[in-house]
Amino acid sequence: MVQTKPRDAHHHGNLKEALVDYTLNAATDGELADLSVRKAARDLGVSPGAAYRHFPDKSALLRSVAERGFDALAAAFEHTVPFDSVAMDAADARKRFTALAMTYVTFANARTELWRLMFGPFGMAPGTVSDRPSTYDWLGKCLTELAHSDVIVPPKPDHQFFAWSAIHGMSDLQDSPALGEKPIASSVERQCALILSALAPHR
Amino acid sequence: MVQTKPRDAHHHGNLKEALVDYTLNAATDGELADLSVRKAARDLGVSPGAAYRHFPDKSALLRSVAERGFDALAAAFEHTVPFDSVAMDAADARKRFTALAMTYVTFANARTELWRLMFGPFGMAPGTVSDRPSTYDWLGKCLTELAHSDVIVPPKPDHQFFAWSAIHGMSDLQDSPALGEKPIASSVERQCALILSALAPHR
DNA sequence: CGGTATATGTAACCAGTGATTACTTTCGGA
DNA sequence: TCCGAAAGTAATCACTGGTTACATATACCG
Repeated sequence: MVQTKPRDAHHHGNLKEALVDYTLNAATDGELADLSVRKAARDLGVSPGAAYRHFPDKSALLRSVAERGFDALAAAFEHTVPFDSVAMDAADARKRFTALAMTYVTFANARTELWRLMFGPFGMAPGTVSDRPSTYDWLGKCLTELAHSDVIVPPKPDHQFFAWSAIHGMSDLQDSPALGEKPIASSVERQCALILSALAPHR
Repeated sequence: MVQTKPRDAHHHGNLKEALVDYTLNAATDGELADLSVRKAARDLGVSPGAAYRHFPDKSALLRSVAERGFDALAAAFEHTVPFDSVAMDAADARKRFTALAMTYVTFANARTELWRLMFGPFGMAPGTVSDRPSTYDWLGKCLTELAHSDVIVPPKPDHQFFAWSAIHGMSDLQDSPALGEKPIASSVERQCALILSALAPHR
């Protein structure tokens, strides 16, 4: 039987995925504030209780979405600085580092609500460690390249944390009045230069 | 009947303040998640509607609390590095800068929920500009002192933003697995040294 | 004083929500 | 073919955000 097409007789197929997708879209569109499990279920043509079969909790759903957020961020990284590629020289290594930061900042700006979710009370769950390279890995890669070109000193954990903090901080504060009117994109390059100069070899 | 003492016949006196206080405490105790206007009103012995006479919105209440958060942060700054005091020498200026960062980090750690509120969707409202010095002012002061002692170059807006970003970033990421197990307090000093070395005069 | 406007609070109410429960349908394998 | 688990439904509960109509107290002003 199984007639190869389960179709959607009355059940949805894989609701779990659909719910996460729905919520992810809501977050991307800045409609996370008025998200409700019921509304999600309703819009997916399913009863409220059905959703609770897949997620014990509303926050469980949000957690799942936060994880997907990290996936999306990693995908963005991969697009700008493929993980398996290598820098050609010092200038290129700098460029790549800056591009990485720029991607980070842009992501935070374009998907603010998802961003807050990722680093909010639900994000960074110590539970699942993804197999895919994380932000930290990408950063480490860039720093290693830079060190290889002698732009910076061989990176230690402290340095890596420092670089991440600086990039994360400017992402989070990009809408602060302190930055004035000009868009942060125009500042990223200078900020990156400052970061690297902190790690530059003693001269 | 009215017996000359307004007391609390049936109305509370200054409910508005009481509500903000209540919420502030809830935030400090990490109970913000299950805060509700009704519960607040209930605990204050007042009808739900009464609260809505003072705040059009739940988010209006939260906004007020976020503002108070900045007050609290400023108070913490004032406690560690009084705004009118001056650094005695280079070493002192460094110490003060580090203390400032430490205060920031500690605040974020001890009052996480309030913290998130302050920098979340409600915080940093462009509306009211407080009269009291802001984080940015304090930072500027410290940097100016450091420049005066020739520890760093005379600070430009970019530099100030950089320093803030780095400090803010490590505050926000202090619970990240990337930092490992050790408490961030032990790292703050090194991180601050890195920040300053980025701004150090060319030698 | 006494009277009135206004700030403050109450009571009742509505729609919508998170979450649970008991019951039904569908699917896939023995 | 039958049966058990998976997936979904329907009904329900306590509670929430928010509004409205009404009551009460306060302060002001002649």
